[in-house]
Amino acid sequence: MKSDQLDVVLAALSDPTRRAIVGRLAEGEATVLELAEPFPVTLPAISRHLKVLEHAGLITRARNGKHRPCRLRLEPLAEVAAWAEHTRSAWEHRLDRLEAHLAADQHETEHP
Amino acid sequence: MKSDQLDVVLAALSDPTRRAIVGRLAEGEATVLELAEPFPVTLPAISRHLKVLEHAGLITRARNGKHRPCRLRLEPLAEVAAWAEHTRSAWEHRLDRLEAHLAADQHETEHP
DNA sequence: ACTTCATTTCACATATTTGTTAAATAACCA
DNA sequence: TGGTTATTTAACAAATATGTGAAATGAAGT
Repeated sequence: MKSDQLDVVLAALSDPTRRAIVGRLAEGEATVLELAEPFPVTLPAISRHLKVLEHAGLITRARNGKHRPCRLRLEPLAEVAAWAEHTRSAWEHRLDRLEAHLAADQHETEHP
Repeated sequence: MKSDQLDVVLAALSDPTRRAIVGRLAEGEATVLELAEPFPVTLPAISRHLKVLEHAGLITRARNGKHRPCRLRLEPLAEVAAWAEHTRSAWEHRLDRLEAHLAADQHETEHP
């Protein structure tokens, strides 16, 4: 039930409704009805969004009587942050080295 | 040409081919043919992937004769990292506070 | 001008996503 | 048992995404 592949996580987070749900869950657990309340969509739609988030490993769900409270998981968010930051800084360092090299001997720029 | 909305950026990064292209571009500029080489898809497919990345603000493209070298942009990656890390740490702090509260007076757990 | 190389656009097929309404579960309450 | 509340599943429609092969564009080389 926790695939946790970056593909699936990023796809899950690319939907604004789901990202808002994740934002809401960062403030604490919530039930399906509570999560659905701010959005102009029907409950089945929310239910499917939650299933997508669960499949991505971004949430877990408990059962507490009729309620099924959702809880955020940290790991996939950490992986997203790590991947983006790693890629970003790799390129940043490349740019720094390039700049240093250009400073050493003069060149013309190609990207305006 | 640079929408830079988190939606669009995350959707762009959710495709494994595109994420691999971004990874490749973190090592330096490359042309369309160079980017296409590792993948078992046709050039039109790569061309469309690049258009998606450009539309997300993740790359820029120069024209250098027949070549159209692609270059990575830092900003959207930084935004992704910042959003994920912000959300993650918000929930982490919530959990810490909850734990502290539970340590203060005893309770039973609800999530196994 | 003709050819070649790099890249894009077109037209199309298929698969996936997102939403809807109506019906089905599941647990609680009277 | 029957009724209400919370949530999910089923069946379907519309929009979007991804890939292909064939043709078009654009710049360079001869």
